[in-house]
Amino acid sequence: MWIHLSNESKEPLYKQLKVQIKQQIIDGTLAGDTELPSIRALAKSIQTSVITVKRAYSELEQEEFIYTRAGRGTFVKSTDKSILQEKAEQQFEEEANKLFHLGGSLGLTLDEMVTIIHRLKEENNE
Amino acid sequence: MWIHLSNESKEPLYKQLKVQIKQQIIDGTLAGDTELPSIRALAKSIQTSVITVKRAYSELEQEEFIYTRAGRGTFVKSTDKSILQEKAEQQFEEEANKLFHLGGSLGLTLDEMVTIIHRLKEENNE
Amino acid sequence: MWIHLSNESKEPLYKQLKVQIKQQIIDGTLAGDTELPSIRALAKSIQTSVITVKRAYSELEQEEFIYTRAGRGTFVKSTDKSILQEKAEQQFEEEANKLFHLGGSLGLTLDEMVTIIHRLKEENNE
Amino acid sequence: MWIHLSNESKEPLYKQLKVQIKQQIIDGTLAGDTELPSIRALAKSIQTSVITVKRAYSELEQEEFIYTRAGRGTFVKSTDKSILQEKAEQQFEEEANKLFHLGGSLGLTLDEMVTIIHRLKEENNE
DNA sequence: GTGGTCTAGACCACG
DNA sequence: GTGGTCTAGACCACG
Repeated sequence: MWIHLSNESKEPLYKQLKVQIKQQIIDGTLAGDTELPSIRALAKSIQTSVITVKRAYSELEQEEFIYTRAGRGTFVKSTDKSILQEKAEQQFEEEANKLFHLGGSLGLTLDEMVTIIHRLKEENNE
Repeated sequence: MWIHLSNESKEPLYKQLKVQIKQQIIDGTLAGDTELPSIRALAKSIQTSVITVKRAYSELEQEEFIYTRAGRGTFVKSTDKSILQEKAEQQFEEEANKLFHLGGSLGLTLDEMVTIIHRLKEENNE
Repeated sequence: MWIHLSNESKEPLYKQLKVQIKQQIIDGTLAGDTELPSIRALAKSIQTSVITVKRAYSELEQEEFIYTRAGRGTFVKSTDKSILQEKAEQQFEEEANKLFHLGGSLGLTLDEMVTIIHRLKEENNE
Repeated sequence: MWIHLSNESKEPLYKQLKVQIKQQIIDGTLAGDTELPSIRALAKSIQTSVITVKRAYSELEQEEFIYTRAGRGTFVKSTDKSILQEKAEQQFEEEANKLFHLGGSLGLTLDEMVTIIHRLKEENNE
């Protein structure tokens, strides 16, 4: 499992860790029932504390991406592709809504925002 | 000047304040060279701490929306509409690009993202 | 606020704390918008660590009993009596279902279980 | 002897094992003086650790459901049906009393609790 | 002052 | 070995 944490990012370490694992589950790199590294092994390999890893794992468990069993380990929950897609879209929607709010507070109209988004899409598409 | 801070919002108070002043400058409610209330007066009137107002003002000054003259007060910088619009768009673009990155890391295609955005636009439009 | 933690209980401290606060919200002792003690003050008064209190508060926030705002404090969420009642019933149901499972694995029939429960009810009623 | 341990269950493996053996004794599948598999044989057949089986056996022995004879093996204790029934009821009662306490702390009345229990019984009955 | 996060080290139950 | 919990102390942003 590839994890890269940045100490310079404003994001807390546990959140960076959480996002990276989540993404690997969503894109299929981590398949259902795969055993994740133990919290201690992972903490050591990314040079952070046990509690930080534990927190990332706990939140992922609560969002039903993984499950942990005391004394046994931590595993990727096997989930339908369609459910993963739905979760991805939900998360995206939340952030997109924040963007609309930001645009509004900046005095942009919805049309202006969508125009900008289309332009960015084209640029990203190249 | 109308300001309303919500204690229930997750946004820090200083940011709520900053956004509200910024928006009033952008939409023309606060015209160029208008004098803003003193830090102490504003803090008192919106029942918050001096530090909170100070921070909002100093970030607005740094972003060149306002300027302060020691001993005289704080004023709205007179700026071309077009420059304000440009600033707004720049800030929006930055955040929109982050959103595209998030979507990508979630495994969504650009088309899926734009589709979701259009749907949200319609919902916000109602 | 009255809190009593037992070191002898098998229940983790953070859970004991959580349950006791939750109960006081449900029974109305802690009304909506009441400010809870700061995590540090509470940690000190019950002689536990900041992180333990934080964890209890976080889980209560996630279950929407309270809300915390960085730099401002932690507050009881104002909630309809009826919603509190509903939450109480849900929690009770979960545990009651576990009891039925236990009874089943012990070879008791549903009727036997309900009979026992009625007898206990009478005893508790006296 | 049929045993099925689930790695996905939150119950510790030793407890799952214990409950399943106990139930088979209570329902008569395992009659008095039946010899149970050796610890090692059972551990191998259900693919778990020796320690897990050992712990289940020793707790069952302590609760007087089975007995071990060094060098000879482990056997089901022959017990009156009525005594088994009584044990089952006692254990159930203990847990039911905890449930009443929980309900009380959640502000539910005894009548409300019994009403919920009846509803759950009907649902489980279907 | 407030909450948010993190570390380093500890002890426990379970396997 | 595994996860679960806890402590004591630290530094940060926010007010």
